[in-house]
Amino acid sequence: MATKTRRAERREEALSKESIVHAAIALLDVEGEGGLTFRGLAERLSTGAGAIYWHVANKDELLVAATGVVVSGVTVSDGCDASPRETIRALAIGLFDAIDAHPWVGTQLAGAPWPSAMLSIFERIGRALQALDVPRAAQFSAATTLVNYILGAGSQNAANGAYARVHLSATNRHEFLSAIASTWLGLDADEYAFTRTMAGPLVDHDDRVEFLAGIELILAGISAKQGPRR
Amino acid sequence: MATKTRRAERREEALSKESIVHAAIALLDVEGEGGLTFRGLAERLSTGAGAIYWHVANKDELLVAATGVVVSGVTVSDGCDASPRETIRALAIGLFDAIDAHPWVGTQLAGAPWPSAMLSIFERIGRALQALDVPRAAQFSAATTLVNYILGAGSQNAANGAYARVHLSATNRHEFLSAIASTWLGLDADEYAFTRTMAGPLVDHDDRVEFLAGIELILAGISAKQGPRR
DNA sequence: ACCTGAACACCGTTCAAGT
DNA sequence: ACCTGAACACCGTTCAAGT
Repeated sequence: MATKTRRAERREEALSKESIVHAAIALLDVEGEGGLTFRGLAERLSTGAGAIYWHVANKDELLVAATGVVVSGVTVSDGCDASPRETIRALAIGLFDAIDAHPWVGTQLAGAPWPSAMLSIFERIGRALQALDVPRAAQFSAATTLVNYILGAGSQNAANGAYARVHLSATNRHEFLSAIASTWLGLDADEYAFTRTMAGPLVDHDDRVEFLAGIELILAGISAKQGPRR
Repeated sequence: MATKTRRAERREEALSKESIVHAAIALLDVEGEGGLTFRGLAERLSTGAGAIYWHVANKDELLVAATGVVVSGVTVSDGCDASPRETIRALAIGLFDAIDAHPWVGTQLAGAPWPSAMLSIFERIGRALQALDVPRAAQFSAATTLVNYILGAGSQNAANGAYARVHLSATNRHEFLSAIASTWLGLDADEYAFTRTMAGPLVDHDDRVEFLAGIELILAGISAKQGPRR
């Protein structure tokens, strides 16, 4: 049994940017967006708050680096024989799941310029589009539309999940969606005729399926713009 | 000439949630995301920081209310004889411009459940989809995809703009994009073959045009899924 | 009912002093 | 070179006390 003294014991491994970033990720995952503090991080690393600043310029750099690590994790899975469409779907759902598992990544990716790891995903999507014979002039639009949708839908989904976990005593997802659906059904029948019909689909929908349906819509649009045949 | 004493002078109009929210919007617009503080708000309103809490529960409620006001402003413009596609385009670009003008709205909309004002936009988009004869079963996907894309692309654009304004001595947009394009061109030629070809389009692109191209892609996908004729 | 402003428990960041 | 921890200038929020 490892004995722990009240005073911070010596670290075994030296402090490094890498170890700090990993501790930051753990803290963000456990405590949520606002859980990352230099004092909390220092305690976790058994050091003083100021020590972190020797390895990291400031909190923003820490957040960018942490986001980069998570996004890099998405990039690895790669089937060589996958079709271009399958590649895009895999990248999209990979990013979606990563953001769902680390909601703070969604906030970071949606609200700031891309960390360099996003470029790798952009590159893979672009190559898949080239393989689909998307004309040069349409590639930029197609690639940025896909990435913007992925990031937007991903953060939205993660934010809803985080909100449900924090603000709701209602434990499960179904209760959360039902609560929203109820408010929709309580809206004015004329003014919100459409929204009210969506209460049913809202309760029944599957987040990942719906997300992928959006990807499919964009892919269909990309093909449709290329003329009737191919 | 209005004489101003050093001490806070009496307010003419009573404090109210509405006046507080408007002051908050002004503060956010001028100072940016982090510029909203209760102390700053109190000074602007010539009152004590604690007074605000009589009208508003906390900072989050303030942010939600402020976002709601901006989003509500988008809802108003409405041409009765516009086609469904034109309606969707108008709503999309309206939201895009609102987020561009108030970048903190993008952060708020991307990172939290919708404020009630978003429902009004969702409703209008849904009605336009119904007018396009999108089948019932496809309406939920189509509407959420559009909204997620609008919010994602809007926040991304606004974040880039805010970043350029804050972090760059480079004053104009072109210098900002050129700087990014340079880093893209400096990437490994094999590993980032696609990204490098996008450096040109990146520098030349128009944000609003590109955003609308994405909307068009999604609309084309929605039509394509409905079978060949119509 | 509404406002005041000091007080509390935090933050990020800096920096003299240590090793 | 790297770490420590007190100190500084802030935060959001609360609350006794005023009007």
